[in-house]
Amino acid sequence: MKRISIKDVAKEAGVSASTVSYVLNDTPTESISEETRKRVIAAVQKLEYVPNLNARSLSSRHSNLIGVLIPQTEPGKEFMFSNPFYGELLSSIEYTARQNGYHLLLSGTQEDQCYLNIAQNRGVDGIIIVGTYPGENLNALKRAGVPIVLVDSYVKDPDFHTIGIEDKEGARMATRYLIEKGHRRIAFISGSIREYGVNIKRYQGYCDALKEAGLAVEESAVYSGTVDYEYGLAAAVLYAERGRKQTAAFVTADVISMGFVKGLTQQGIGVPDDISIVSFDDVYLANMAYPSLTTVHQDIGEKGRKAVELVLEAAKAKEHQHTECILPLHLVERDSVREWREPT
Amino acid sequence: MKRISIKDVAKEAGVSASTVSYVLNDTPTESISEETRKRVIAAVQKLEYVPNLNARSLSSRHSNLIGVLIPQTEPGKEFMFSNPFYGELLSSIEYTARQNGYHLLLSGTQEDQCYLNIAQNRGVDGIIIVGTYPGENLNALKRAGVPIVLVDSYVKDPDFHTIGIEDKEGARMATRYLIEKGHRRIAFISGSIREYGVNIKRYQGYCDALKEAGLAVEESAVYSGTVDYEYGLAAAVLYAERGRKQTAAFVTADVISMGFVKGLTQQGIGVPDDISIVSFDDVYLANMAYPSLTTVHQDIGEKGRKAVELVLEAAKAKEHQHTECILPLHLVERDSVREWREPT
DNA sequence: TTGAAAGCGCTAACAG
DNA sequence: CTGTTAGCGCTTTCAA
Repeated sequence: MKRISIKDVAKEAGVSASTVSYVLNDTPTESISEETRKRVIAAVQKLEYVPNLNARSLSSRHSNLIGVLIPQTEPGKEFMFSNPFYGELLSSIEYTARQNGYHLLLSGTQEDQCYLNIAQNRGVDGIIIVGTYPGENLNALKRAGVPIVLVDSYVKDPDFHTIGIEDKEGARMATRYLIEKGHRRIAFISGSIREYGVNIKRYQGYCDALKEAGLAVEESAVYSGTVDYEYGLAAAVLYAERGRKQTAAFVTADVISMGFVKGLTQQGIGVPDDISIVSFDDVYLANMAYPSLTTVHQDIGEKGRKAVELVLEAAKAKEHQHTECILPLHLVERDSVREWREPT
Repeated sequence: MKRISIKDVAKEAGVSASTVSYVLNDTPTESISEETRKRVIAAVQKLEYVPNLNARSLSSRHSNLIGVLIPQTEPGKEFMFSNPFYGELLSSIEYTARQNGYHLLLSGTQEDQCYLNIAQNRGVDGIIIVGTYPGENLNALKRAGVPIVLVDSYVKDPDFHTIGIEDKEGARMATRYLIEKGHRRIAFISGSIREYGVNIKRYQGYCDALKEAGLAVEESAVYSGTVDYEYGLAAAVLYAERGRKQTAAFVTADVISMGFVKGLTQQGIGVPDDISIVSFDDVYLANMAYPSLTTVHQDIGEKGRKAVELVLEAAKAKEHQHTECILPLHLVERDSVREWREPT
């Protein structure tokens, strides 16, 4: 079964290959008579010709492909979507890309792994990287010479565009909400707290809110692990072991909250009766949970959409123009928090 | 910033481009002296050369790319991952592909949309399609001339490889379990029941189990909508409106179950006190739920892995050799079912 | 053991 | 308005 090429179409239509190319691409610099245009279209349909985008990108220097790199959250963990947040984000990215005539080249990445493959190699027109940290590999990417958008990363580098949320402010909001509800001892539960990552910002917001209220940050109230359900489970055990000191917790991801609530329940600790929880993300899980989670809502769909738009704009632009985009956050009240009055 | 090509490497190493190609690909038909090989490697490293896979695929006829098509479950719904099942499946596919040196070209698809783009266009080495139905577009894909693996589809066509699960048997198992627990009136709740889809098989399994137990299939016990949380919610309302006739339900997807339980709870109907539920899939949600879901477990990771393996094997094979793969299922008992004794 | 040359399918000047 | 020509970056006979 021979692949039919532009030449076959040209022959069929009795024109040259370039003419076919012109009508197919509506090349603005060339004008084609209605007559030949029709003949070409007819030939295309007759032969069911579909252009080879690979070849096209080779000569035209653009591929209508966007590379998406999603971090492998935990080494050795094969599932990139242990956090549903990624799934929702990817959905939005894919949808937006498709609407704009772009396809997605998807790759998970171990942190120590060379990103280059996906970039330089496939001639992508741009790259979206989710939650990454500075490093050799990241720098190597610059050489790909295509726009790069960092989602949820605090890597500061004018060569990269970024899109994120008000992590610190969101955390502050969440913590303050708990304080307003009368809580004085509030746990902080998150994935690893690392420079350039979102969790350190959220930790800062948490600290700020406590300080503003004249409360002390206690080391033993901070739980830091991995962003997954299992860690939530583990945190619940830890919480009990440490003597249930806090009456509330700010948890920095819904998926952790799910595990945390489950773990608490298994130990007979009630939410929100014994401990109140404010979560973060507002993935669909948050609403499905029992009790449903009071959580800091972020617009994941918008984040994905914006990421694609940034890539496309940057790809179009002549000059590199560094762009930063910060999306707002708001608190959604559900059932995981109750007023607290210190027992007298 | 000029992209460096194989020629630059050749010049640097003082050899020809073809020689560079030989050492890079370990071309078996050519033998290269240790001496030159070293020089080439050195040049590659010095220039940080990364081959352009696009160009390679153009001349070599293979791309190390696998196309993945995920159906847009509902028209107008932009999120391909409204069902976490897809996320888990994609995770596994991506991981397996990456381990084998393949990248993924990802695309959602409206049903009426032409699949061809992703296929012929980009020169993928194979295609994985999730949950599709027969149609023109599907047939058009054959012309791409690459192996195609259908996941969770009952399209029978020797040109396609398939991988699925024992849908009918799983449903039978689930329903029988409820019957064994004493239930006599059992609802069936699923997405659309359509020929060539999984739900019709599950419906058949449900019917079989009822018949075997001498129970009648009642039209009013069948709820069919869309595979998402919202429909679960809606089904709960419907269930109440129809007079709460059943004491148990077999729900064909965990994500629907989540909504169903939530909807029931909102109406003061308790699970499993008032109604027992057996679900399907065993995505991570199932265990997070409250109550945790008794559900038919399928090995989603294995499904994804197998899908990739099928593609790769078929791509390697000379002759087209139709393969079907059916994965086993088993029931996981959790907290959403209770014994039922007819009130006397 | 290596290199020259043709070509994968397409686009983009440049002529005509 | 259309065709010729020269690549894009790589692989792959075929000769040397």
